Amino acid sequence: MSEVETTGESTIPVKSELKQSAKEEDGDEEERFECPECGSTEFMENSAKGEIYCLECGNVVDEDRVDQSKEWRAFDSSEKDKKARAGGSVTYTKADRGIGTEIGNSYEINNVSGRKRQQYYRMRKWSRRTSDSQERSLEDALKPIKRIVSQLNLPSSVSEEASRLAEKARDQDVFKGQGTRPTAAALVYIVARKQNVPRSLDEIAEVSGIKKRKLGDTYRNTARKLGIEMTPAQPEEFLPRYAEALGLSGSAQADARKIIQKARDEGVQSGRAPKTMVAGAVYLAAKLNDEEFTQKEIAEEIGVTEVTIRNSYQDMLDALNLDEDRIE
DNA sequence: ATGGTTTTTACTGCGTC
DNA sequence: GACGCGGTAAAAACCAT
Repeated sequence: MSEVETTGESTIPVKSELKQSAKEEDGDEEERFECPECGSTEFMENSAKGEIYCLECGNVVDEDRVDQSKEWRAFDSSEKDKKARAGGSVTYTKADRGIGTEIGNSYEINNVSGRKRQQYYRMRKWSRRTSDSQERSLEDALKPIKRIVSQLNLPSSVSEEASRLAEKARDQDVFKGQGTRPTAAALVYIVARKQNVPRSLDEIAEVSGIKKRKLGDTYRNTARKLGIEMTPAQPEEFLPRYAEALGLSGSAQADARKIIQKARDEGVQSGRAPKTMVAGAVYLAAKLNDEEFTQKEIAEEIGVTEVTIRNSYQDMLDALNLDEDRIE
């Protein structure tokens, strides 16, 4: 796409200048905040809610960040260079990235006649055949992506990235053989995880209407074909969302996080569903903070059974070398 | 398909409010 | 007596192979 100027501003960075300024930003110790509560500099972003949490104490440091600046996220500085640009923003959530030209709308056609009119029809047909057929099939993937993202309250960055990947997937014939809709759902799953706002297979299966099994197969395939490496989902990533929904205090949430980390160090994680660890850790952390939650409440919110909580809770106690009697 | 592991289901008894 | 909690066994689901 071209570097066209569409803003009214007088200082538009041109390409070369832009690279430089991106570099400067990097050297600039960008965003080195400290948590006002505990001074920690480690944060976790919950972009679904537009909040930034302190990793130490769970304090919400910043909120309402959704859509504040750019529609893309830079995961590293090289990506920043690639994505930074002048000109109008493109969006991947439209098949033609929102920059296409339509040939011949009905107004134009109805206001010309004869030879000219015939010509318009031919042009329109040609345009449809060449670009639109591919774009229409892409659109079949983009619509479900948007729907799922919105139903699961995911940030629009997920929609953007999933849409971008959908285009790549189309070019590599990933849709063929596994179906467009399942692949679309799989892309959302993949991107949500990549952006640290994971949703479980169950959740995506539910809103997409794709069977969990199929979704699982599809996402693994899709990730492999697109060369995306999936690191296992970490329990911590699910924590803020559930803690919030339950009304767990910030300090209990921070404890839960520490419990999870400690448990991982002790090797409790392997083979377990991330949810399971969250459930056990939240239950224990709530107890430690004298916040009474029943197993049932936590179980229902997180989507595990009470038995699972009990087992996981035991695992957490073991990992921490805590005696049950010493609690409360 | 299979087999090993985790999670759920179903059922139990115990204590408390 | 309903509720919360804890345990157990067997069934079901999950996942790598």
